[in-house]
Amino acid sequence: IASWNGMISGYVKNRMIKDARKIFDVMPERNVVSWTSMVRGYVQEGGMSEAESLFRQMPEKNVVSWTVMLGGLIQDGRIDDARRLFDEMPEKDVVARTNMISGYCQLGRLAEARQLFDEMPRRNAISWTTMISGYSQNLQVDVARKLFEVMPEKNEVSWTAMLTGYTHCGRMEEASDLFKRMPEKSLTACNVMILGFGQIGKVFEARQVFDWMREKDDGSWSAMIKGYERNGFELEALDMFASMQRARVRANFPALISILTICASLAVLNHGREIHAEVIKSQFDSDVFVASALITMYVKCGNLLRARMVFDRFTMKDVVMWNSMITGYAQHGFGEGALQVFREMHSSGMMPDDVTFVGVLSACSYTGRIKEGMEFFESMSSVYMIKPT
RNA sequence: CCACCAGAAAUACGUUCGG
Repeated sequence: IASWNGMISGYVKNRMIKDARKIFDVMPERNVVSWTSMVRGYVQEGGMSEAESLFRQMPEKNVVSWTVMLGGLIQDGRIDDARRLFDEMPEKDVVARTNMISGYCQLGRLAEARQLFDEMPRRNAISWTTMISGYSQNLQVDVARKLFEVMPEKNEVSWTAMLTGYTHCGRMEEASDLFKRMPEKSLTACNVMILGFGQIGKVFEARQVFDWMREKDDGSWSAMIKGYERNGFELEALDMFASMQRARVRANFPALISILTICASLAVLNHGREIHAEVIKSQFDSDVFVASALITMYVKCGNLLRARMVFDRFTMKDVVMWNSMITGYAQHGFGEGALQVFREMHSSGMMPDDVTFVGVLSACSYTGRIKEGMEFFESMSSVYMIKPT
Protein backbone atom coordinates (compact mmCIF):
# COMPACT_ATOMS: atom_id res chain seq x y z
CA ILE A 1 0.00 0.00 0.00
CA ALA A 2 2.92 2.29 0.70
CA SER A 3 4.13 1.93 -2.86
CA TRP A 4 0.70 2.72 -4.27
CA ASN A 5 0.71 5.83 -2.14
CA GLY A 6 4.16 6.61 -3.39
CA MET A 7 2.86 6.62 -6.93
CA ILE A 8 0.03 8.94 -6.02
CA SER A 9 2.37 11.34 -4.33
CA GLY A 10 4.69 11.21 -7.32
CA TYR A 11 1.91 12.15 -9.70
CA VAL A 12 0.66 14.84 -7.38
CA LYS A 13 4.10 16.38 -7.14
CA ASN A 14 4.28 16.50 -10.90
CA ARG A 15 0.87 18.08 -11.12
CA MET A 16 -0.61 15.08 -12.88
CA ILE A 17 -3.76 14.95 -10.87
CA LYS A 18 -5.67 12.87 -13.39
CA ASP A 19 -3.13 10.08 -13.25
CA ALA A 20 -3.02 10.27 -9.49
CA ARG A 21 -6.74 9.80 -9.44
CA LYS A 22 -6.50 6.78 -11.70
CA ILE A 23 -4.12 5.11 -9.29
CA PHE A 24 -6.34 6.06 -6.42
CA ASP A 25 -9.36 4.48 -8.06
CA VAL A 26 -7.55 1.31 -9.03
CA MET A 27 -5.65 0.50 -5.88
CA PRO A 28 -6.91 -2.49 -3.91
CA GLU A 29 -7.13 -0.68 -0.62
CA ARG A 30 -6.61 2.84 0.61
CA ASN A 31 -5.57 4.31 3.91
CA VAL A 32 -5.56 7.80 5.37
CA VAL A 33 -2.41 8.68 3.52
CA SER A 34 -3.90 7.76 0.16
CA TRP A 35 -6.93 9.90 0.78
CA THR A 36 -4.96 12.78 2.13
CA SER A 37 -2.54 12.81 -0.76
CA MET A 38 -5.45 12.89 -3.14
CA VAL A 39 -7.07 15.81 -1.35
CA ARG A 40 -3.74 17.56 -1.36
CA GLY A 41 -3.52 17.02 -5.10
CA TYR A 42 -6.83 18.71 -5.74
CA VAL A 43 -5.99 21.52 -3.39
CA GLN A 44 -2.83 22.42 -5.23
CA GLU A 45 -4.69 22.38 -8.54
CA GLY A 46 -7.22 24.78 -7.11
CA GLY A 47 -9.93 22.12 -7.47
CA MET A 48 -11.57 22.98 -4.22
CA SER A 49 -14.92 21.36 -4.92
CA GLU A 50 -13.29 18.00 -5.60
CA ALA A 51 -11.07 18.43 -2.60
CA GLU A 52 -13.96 19.18 -0.33
CA SER A 53 -16.16 16.37 -1.52
CA LEU A 54 -13.30 13.90 -1.22
CA PHE A 55 -12.56 15.20 2.23
CA ARG A 56 -16.13 14.68 3.28
CA GLN A 57 -16.09 11.12 1.98
CA MET A 58 -12.99 10.15 3.87
CA PRO A 59 -13.65 7.13 6.06
CA GLU A 60 -11.16 8.34 8.62
CA LYS A 61 -9.19 11.51 9.05
CA ASN A 62 -6.18 12.44 11.09
CA VAL A 63 -4.55 15.78 11.90
CA VAL A 64 -2.73 15.85 8.61
CA SER A 65 -5.87 15.38 6.56
CA TRP A 66 -7.58 18.19 8.42
CA THR A 67 -4.57 20.40 7.94
CA VAL A 68 -4.43 19.78 4.22
CA MET A 69 -8.03 20.78 3.89
CA LEU A 70 -7.43 23.80 6.08
CA GLY A 71 -4.56 24.88 3.87
CA GLY A 72 -6.78 24.56 0.83
CA LEU A 73 -9.41 26.87 2.24
CA ILE A 74 -6.79 29.40 3.25
CA GLN A 75 -5.17 29.34 -0.14
CA ASP A 76 -8.59 29.89 -1.63
CA GLY A 77 -9.03 33.01 0.47
CA ARG A 78 -11.91 31.54 2.46
CA ILE A 79 -10.42 32.37 5.80
CA ASP A 80 -13.62 32.27 7.77
CA ASP A 81 -14.54 28.86 6.44
CA ALA A 82 -11.04 27.85 7.33
CA ARG A 83 -11.55 29.05 10.85
CA ARG A 84 -14.75 27.11 11.16
CA LEU A 85 -12.98 23.97 10.04
CA PHE A 86 -10.19 24.74 12.43
CA ASP A 87 -12.59 24.98 15.33
CA GLU A 88 -14.12 21.65 14.39
CA MET A 89 -10.81 19.84 14.41
CA PRO A 90 -10.74 17.09 17.01
CA GLU A 91 -7.10 17.75 17.74
CA LYS A 92 -4.83 20.54 16.66
CA ASP A 93 -1.09 20.28 16.57
CA VAL A 94 1.61 22.88 16.01
CA VAL A 95 1.38 22.59 12.25
CA ALA A 96 -2.36 23.11 12.12
CA ARG A 97 -2.20 26.13 14.37
CA THR A 98 0.68 27.61 12.49
CA ASN A 99 -1.18 27.16 9.24
CA MET A 100 -4.16 29.02 10.62
CA ILE A 101 -1.94 31.82 11.88
CA SER A 102 -0.31 32.12 8.51
CA GLY A 103 -3.71 32.43 6.90
CA TYR A 104 -4.65 35.36 9.10
CA CYS A 105 -1.30 37.01 8.51
CA GLN A 106 -1.68 36.84 4.77
CA LEU A 107 -4.85 38.87 5.03
CA GLY A 108 -3.40 41.30 7.52
CA ARG A 109 -5.64 40.08 10.31
CA LEU A 110 -2.86 40.24 12.82
CA ALA A 111 -4.91 40.46 15.96
CA GLU A 112 -6.56 37.12 15.31
CA ALA A 113 -3.25 35.62 14.33
CA ARG A 114 -1.63 36.88 17.46
CA GLN A 115 -4.33 35.54 19.67
CA LEU A 116 -3.92 32.05 18.25
CA PHE A 117 -0.22 32.40 18.65
CA ASP A 118 -0.48 33.38 22.27
CA GLU A 119 -2.84 30.50 22.97
CA MET A 120 -0.54 27.88 21.52
CA PRO A 121 0.47 25.26 24.05
CA ARG A 122 3.71 24.70 22.20
CA ARG A 123 5.58 26.65 19.56
CA ASN A 124 8.42 25.80 17.31
CA ALA A 125 10.73 27.92 15.17
CA ILE A 126 8.27 27.90 12.31
CA SER A 127 5.40 29.24 14.39
CA TRP A 128 7.56 32.06 15.65
CA THR A 129 8.79 32.85 12.19
CA THR A 130 5.30 32.86 10.77
CA MET A 131 4.17 35.39 13.32
CA ILE A 132 7.24 37.56 12.84
CA SER A 133 6.90 37.55 9.11
CA GLY A 134 3.24 38.39 9.48
CA TYR A 135 4.18 41.59 11.28
CA SER A 136 6.99 42.25 8.84
CA GLN A 137 4.82 41.99 5.79
CA ASN A 138 2.23 44.25 7.30
CA LEU A 139 4.79 46.91 8.04
CA GLN A 140 4.77 46.46 11.79
CA VAL A 141 8.49 45.99 11.98
CA ASP A 142 8.89 47.11 15.52
CA VAL A 143 6.42 44.61 16.84
CA ALA A 144 8.14 41.97 14.77
CA ARG A 145 11.43 42.96 16.30
CA LYS A 146 10.13 42.58 19.83
CA LEU A 147 9.02 39.04 19.09
CA PHE A 148 12.24 38.33 17.34
CA GLU A 149 14.23 39.35 20.39
CA VAL A 150 12.44 36.94 22.68
CA MET A 151 12.30 34.08 20.22
CA PRO A 152 14.19 31.11 21.60
CA GLU A 153 15.81 29.32 18.68
CA LYS A 154 16.28 31.40 15.58
CA ASN A 155 17.13 29.86 12.28
CA GLU A 156 18.10 31.30 8.91
CA VAL A 157 14.53 31.82 7.86
CA SER A 158 13.63 33.78 10.99
CA TRP A 159 16.54 36.13 10.47
CA THR A 160 15.57 36.67 6.88
CA ALA A 161 11.96 37.31 7.75
CA MET A 162 13.04 39.98 10.18
CA LEU A 163 15.40 41.46 7.65
CA THR A 164 12.64 41.73 5.09
CA GLY A 165 10.59 43.70 7.54
CA TYR A 166 13.20 46.44 7.50
CA THR A 167 13.90 46.38 3.80
CA HIS A 168 10.23 46.67 2.91
CA CYS A 169 10.02 49.91 4.87
CA GLY A 170 13.24 51.18 3.40
CA ARG A 171 14.90 51.15 6.82
CA MET A 172 18.20 50.02 5.47
CA GLU A 173 20.41 51.15 8.35
CA GLU A 174 18.64 48.79 10.68
CA ALA A 175 18.60 46.13 8.02
CA SER A 176 22.34 46.45 7.63
CA ASP A 177 22.91 46.18 11.37
CA LEU A 178 20.85 43.05 11.53
CA PHE A 179 22.54 41.65 8.50
CA LYS A 180 25.94 42.13 10.07
CA ARG A 181 24.84 40.29 13.16
CA MET A 182 23.47 37.31 11.28
CA PRO A 183 25.39 34.18 12.17
CA GLU A 184 24.81 32.68 8.75
CA LYS A 185 24.12 34.94 5.85
CA SER A 186 22.00 32.81 3.65
CA LEU A 187 21.61 33.31 -0.05
CA THR A 188 18.09 34.58 0.42
CA ALA A 189 19.19 37.05 3.06
CA CYS A 190 21.79 38.47 0.72
CA ASN A 191 19.23 38.73 -2.04
CA VAL A 192 16.95 40.59 0.30
CA MET A 193 19.72 43.07 1.03
CA ILE A 194 20.41 43.61 -2.66
CA LEU A 195 16.77 44.27 -3.33
CA GLY A 196 16.52 46.57 -0.33
CA PHE A 197 19.44 48.70 -1.40
CA GLY A 198 18.09 48.75 -4.93
CA GLN A 199 14.77 50.07 -3.70
CA ILE A 200 16.30 53.10 -2.06
CA GLY A 201 18.62 53.81 -4.93
CA LYS A 202 21.85 52.60 -3.36
CA VAL A 203 23.04 50.51 -6.24
CA PHE A 204 26.66 50.59 -5.16
CA GLU A 205 25.88 49.11 -1.79
CA ALA A 206 23.76 46.54 -3.51
CA ARG A 207 26.62 45.70 -5.77
CA GLN A 208 28.92 45.34 -2.79
CA VAL A 209 26.71 42.70 -1.27
CA PHE A 210 26.44 41.01 -4.62
CA ASP A 211 30.21 40.88 -5.03
CA TRP A 212 30.75 39.61 -1.52
CA MET A 213 28.51 36.63 -1.97
CA ARG A 214 30.42 33.51 -2.65
CA GLU A 215 27.54 31.76 -4.20
CA LYS A 216 24.76 33.40 -6.10
CA ASP A 217 21.60 32.08 -7.57
CA ASP A 218 19.42 33.40 -10.35
CA GLY A 219 17.58 35.49 -7.77
CA SER A 220 20.77 37.34 -6.85
CA TRP A 221 21.40 38.19 -10.46
CA SER A 222 17.92 39.35 -11.15
CA ALA A 223 17.82 41.37 -7.94
CA MET A 224 20.94 43.17 -9.04
CA ILE A 225 19.62 43.66 -12.55
CA LYS A 226 16.40 45.03 -11.20
CA GLY A 227 18.30 47.44 -8.96
CA TYR A 228 20.18 48.82 -11.91
CA GLU A 229 17.10 49.07 -14.03
CA ARG A 230 14.99 50.89 -11.46
CA ASN A 231 17.63 53.51 -10.95
CA GLY A 232 18.35 54.37 -14.51
CA PHE A 233 21.39 52.20 -15.03
CA GLU A 234 19.91 50.38 -17.98
CA LEU A 235 23.15 49.55 -19.66
CA GLU A 236 24.57 48.10 -16.49
CA ALA A 237 21.46 46.01 -16.23
CA LEU A 238 21.98 44.55 -19.65
CA ASP A 239 25.62 44.06 -18.87
CA MET A 240 24.70 42.10 -15.81
CA PHE A 241 22.52 39.90 -17.88
CA ALA A 242 25.36 39.19 -20.24
CA SER A 243 27.65 38.35 -17.33
CA MET A 244 25.03 36.11 -15.93
CA GLN A 245 24.97 34.12 -19.10
CA ARG A 246 28.74 34.03 -19.14
CA ALA A 247 28.65 32.65 -15.62
CA ARG A 248 26.37 30.03 -17.05
CA VAL A 249 23.67 30.73 -14.57
CA ARG A 250 20.46 29.47 -15.94
CA ALA A 251 17.78 32.03 -15.41
CA ASN A 252 14.66 30.59 -13.89
CA PHE A 253 11.23 31.82 -14.48
CA PRO A 254 10.92 34.89 -12.25
CA ALA A 255 14.36 35.99 -13.34
CA LEU A 256 13.39 35.69 -16.97
CA ILE A 257 10.30 37.72 -16.37
CA SER A 258 12.16 40.55 -14.76
CA ILE A 259 14.72 40.57 -17.53
CA LEU A 260 12.06 40.52 -20.19
CA THR A 261 10.41 43.42 -18.46
CA ILE A 262 13.65 45.31 -18.66
CA CYS A 263 13.99 44.55 -22.34
CA ALA A 264 10.45 45.71 -22.80
CA SER A 265 11.01 49.00 -21.05
CA LEU A 266 14.21 49.60 -22.95
CA ALA A 267 12.73 48.26 -26.16
CA VAL A 268 15.88 46.36 -27.03
CA LEU A 269 14.68 43.76 -29.41
CA ASN A 270 17.81 41.76 -30.04
CA HIS A 271 18.33 41.09 -26.35
CA GLY A 272 14.72 40.20 -26.02
CA ARG A 273 14.92 37.65 -28.76
CA GLU A 274 17.95 36.03 -27.22
CA ILE A 275 15.97 35.65 -24.08
CA HIS A 276 13.08 34.25 -25.97
CA ALA A 277 15.41 31.53 -27.20
CA GLU A 278 16.52 31.03 -23.63
CA VAL A 279 12.94 30.70 -22.55
CA ILE A 280 12.26 28.01 -25.07
CA LYS A 281 15.37 26.13 -24.02
CA SER A 282 14.34 26.15 -20.42
CA GLN A 283 10.81 25.08 -21.32
CA PHE A 284 9.25 27.99 -19.55
CA ASP A 285 7.46 28.86 -22.74
CA SER A 286 4.50 26.89 -21.53
CA ASP A 287 4.09 29.25 -18.59
CA VAL A 288 1.38 31.89 -18.80
CA PHE A 289 3.38 34.47 -16.89
CA VAL A 290 6.41 34.16 -19.08
CA ALA A 291 4.35 34.17 -22.23
CA SER A 292 2.65 37.41 -21.22
CA ALA A 293 5.98 39.00 -20.48
CA LEU A 294 7.21 37.89 -23.88
CA ILE A 295 4.21 39.36 -25.61
CA THR A 296 4.69 42.65 -23.84
CA MET A 297 8.34 42.67 -24.71
CA TYR A 298 7.59 42.23 -28.39
CA VAL A 299 4.84 44.78 -28.25
CA LYS A 300 7.08 47.38 -26.66
CA CYS A 301 9.68 46.69 -29.30
CA GLY A 302 7.09 47.29 -31.95
CA ASN A 303 7.09 43.75 -33.24
CA LEU A 304 3.42 42.96 -33.13
CA LEU A 305 3.77 40.01 -35.46
CA ARG A 306 6.01 38.15 -33.06
CA ALA A 307 3.82 39.11 -30.18
CA ARG A 308 0.90 37.67 -32.01
CA MET A 309 2.78 34.46 -32.75
CA VAL A 310 3.50 33.89 -29.08
CA PHE A 311 -0.10 34.70 -28.33
CA ASP A 312 -1.54 32.34 -30.92
CA ARG A 313 0.67 29.42 -29.98
CA PHE A 314 -0.60 29.51 -26.43
CA THR A 315 -3.70 27.52 -25.72
CA MET A 316 -4.42 28.17 -22.07
CA LYS A 317 -4.77 31.93 -22.24
CA ASP A 318 -5.84 33.86 -19.17
CA VAL A 319 -7.21 37.39 -18.83
CA VAL A 320 -3.82 39.00 -18.49
CA MET A 321 -2.58 37.44 -21.67
CA TRP A 322 -5.62 38.59 -23.58
CA ASN A 323 -5.12 42.03 -22.13
CA SER A 324 -1.49 42.13 -23.14
CA MET A 325 -2.43 41.51 -26.73
CA ILE A 326 -5.36 43.90 -26.80
CA THR A 327 -3.53 46.78 -25.20
CA GLY A 328 -0.54 45.99 -27.38
CA TYR A 329 -2.52 46.64 -30.52
CA ALA A 330 -4.15 49.67 -28.96
CA GLN A 331 -0.83 51.24 -28.02
CA HIS A 332 0.36 51.07 -31.57
CA GLY A 333 -2.78 52.56 -32.94
CA PHE A 334 -4.13 49.36 -34.42
CA GLY A 335 -7.63 49.83 -33.17
CA GLU A 336 -9.03 47.26 -35.52
CA GLY A 337 -6.59 44.60 -34.31
CA ALA A 338 -7.43 45.31 -30.70
CA LEU A 339 -11.13 45.05 -31.31
CA GLN A 340 -10.70 41.86 -33.24
CA VAL A 341 -8.82 40.24 -30.39
CA PHE A 342 -11.51 41.46 -28.05
CA ARG A 343 -14.14 39.72 -30.16
CA GLU A 344 -12.11 36.52 -30.12
CA MET A 345 -11.85 36.84 -26.39
CA HIS A 346 -15.56 37.24 -26.14
CA SER A 347 -16.31 34.17 -28.23
CA SER A 348 -13.82 32.11 -26.28
CA GLY A 349 -15.89 32.78 -23.19
CA MET A 350 -13.19 34.59 -21.26
CA MET A 351 -14.49 37.33 -18.99
CA PRO A 352 -12.90 40.74 -19.60
CA ASP A 353 -11.82 42.86 -16.66
CA ASP A 354 -11.21 46.55 -16.16
CA VAL A 355 -7.82 46.48 -17.83
CA THR A 356 -9.36 44.90 -20.90
CA PHE A 357 -11.62 47.87 -21.24
CA VAL A 358 -8.80 50.33 -20.91
CA GLY A 359 -7.39 48.69 -24.02
CA VAL A 360 -10.65 48.45 -25.87
CA LEU A 361 -11.71 51.99 -25.15
CA SER A 362 -8.39 53.48 -26.08
CA ALA A 363 -8.50 51.48 -29.29
CA CYS A 364 -11.83 53.09 -30.04
CA SER A 365 -10.56 56.55 -29.32
CA TYR A 366 -7.48 56.12 -31.51
CA THR A 367 -9.59 55.13 -34.46
CA GLY A 368 -12.30 57.64 -33.85
CA ARG A 369 -15.01 55.13 -33.14
CA ILE A 370 -16.85 57.29 -30.70
CA LYS A 371 -20.13 55.49 -30.99
CA GLU A 372 -18.71 52.01 -30.59
CA GLY A 373 -16.69 53.24 -27.67
CA MET A 374 -19.76 54.53 -25.96
CA GLU A 375 -21.47 51.21 -26.46
CA PHE A 376 -18.57 49.34 -24.92
CA PHE A 377 -18.57 51.78 -22.07
CA GLU A 378 -22.23 51.10 -21.44
CA SER A 379 -21.78 47.34 -21.64
CA MET A 380 -19.10 47.42 -18.97
CA SER A 381 -21.53 47.82 -16.15
CA SER A 382 -24.61 46.34 -17.76
CA VAL A 383 -23.13 43.17 -19.23
CA TYR A 384 -19.86 42.59 -17.46
CA MET A 385 -20.56 44.16 -14.10
CA ILE A 386 -17.40 46.20 -14.10
CA LYS A 387 -17.53 49.67 -12.68
CA PRO A 388 -15.61 52.29 -14.64
CA THR A 389 -12.81 53.78 -12.58
C1' C B 1 12.33 3.22 16.91
C1' C B 2 14.43 4.78 12.07
C1' A B 3 14.83 5.53 5.97
C1' C B 4 11.35 11.66 0.98
C1' C B 5 3.91 7.55 1.12
C1' A B 6 0.46 13.10 2.97
C1' G B 7 0.36 19.02 6.11
C1' A B 8 2.80 24.93 8.21
C1' A B 9 7.43 29.88 7.83
C1' A B 10 11.73 33.96 4.48
C1' U B 11 13.60 36.94 -1.15
C1' A B 12 12.41 37.51 -6.62
C1' C B 13 7.16 36.89 -10.57
C1' G B 14 3.18 38.92 -16.27
C1' U B 15 -1.17 43.14 -19.05
C1' U B 16 -3.28 49.44 -19.21
C1' C B 17 -2.92 54.11 -16.63
C1' G B 18 -1.05 56.22 -12.49
C1' G B 19 2.44 56.54 -8.94
